[in-house]
Amino acid sequence: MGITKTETYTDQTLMLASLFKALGHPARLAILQYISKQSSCICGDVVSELPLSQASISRHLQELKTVGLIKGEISGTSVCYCLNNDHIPDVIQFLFQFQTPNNPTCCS
Amino acid sequence: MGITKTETYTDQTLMLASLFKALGHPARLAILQYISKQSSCICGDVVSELPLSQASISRHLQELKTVGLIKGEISGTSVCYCLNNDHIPDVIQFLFQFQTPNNPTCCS
DNA sequence: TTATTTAATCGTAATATTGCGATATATTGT
DNA sequence: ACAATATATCGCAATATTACGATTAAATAA
Repeated sequence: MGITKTETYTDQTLMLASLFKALGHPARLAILQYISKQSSCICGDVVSELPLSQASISRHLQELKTVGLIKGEISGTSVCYCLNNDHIPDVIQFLFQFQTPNNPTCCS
Repeated sequence: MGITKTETYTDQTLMLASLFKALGHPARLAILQYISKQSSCICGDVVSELPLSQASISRHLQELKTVGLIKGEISGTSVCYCLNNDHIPDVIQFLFQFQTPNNPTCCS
């Protein structure tokens, strides 16, 4: 990513940016949608759903877990991953500020 | 970014992922917030707001413009950039599907 | 114990992102 | 025409991301 001066942004901005970044890959969006459809899932399920290797899926799942978009716990030989929507309201709330009507006098 | 198999995802997924990706950097979030506060702005304003070079700000502005989060047009010696909220509702709508209550029987 | 199954991690190659200085381009002012 | 101003783009270096095969780790089954 090059050098990002993280110290110059607020914690909220950094938090939101990391959430958006995690959402900024089609595979992770597809994974999230699949998990939310199932209400629970294991890693292998996702591997058979997407044309990615097990290693790649696992990495994407870890990334989603790191930013708190999913939760996961070991369950026998497999792992149960499921949605964590604790942060979703914050993201939606943040986007509301951009939902004001377009200014007609600007960049028409 | 490495190799992303874009052909395996729906257009909607790719579109949303690119929007999220553009939102996934603190500088671009800060720029968007600044622009939305002003209702209009010029590039120079942002340069003095953020600790980034003019070249870097310009690149971030271009990225936001490419995905359609801002609009811009030449206006004299400067450039007027302003918010384009055409895609914001789509993003919010997409996030709604993840806002279901956490499943208490899963990954407690 | 030993084999099987499942997911995480390592190592590596290819590609993308970020940031900056320098330069180019384009408009305004003199 | 020429200087001043403002933004975009180029070229480069540093770093991050993505993906995969191979391996490791951990639990279950035989």
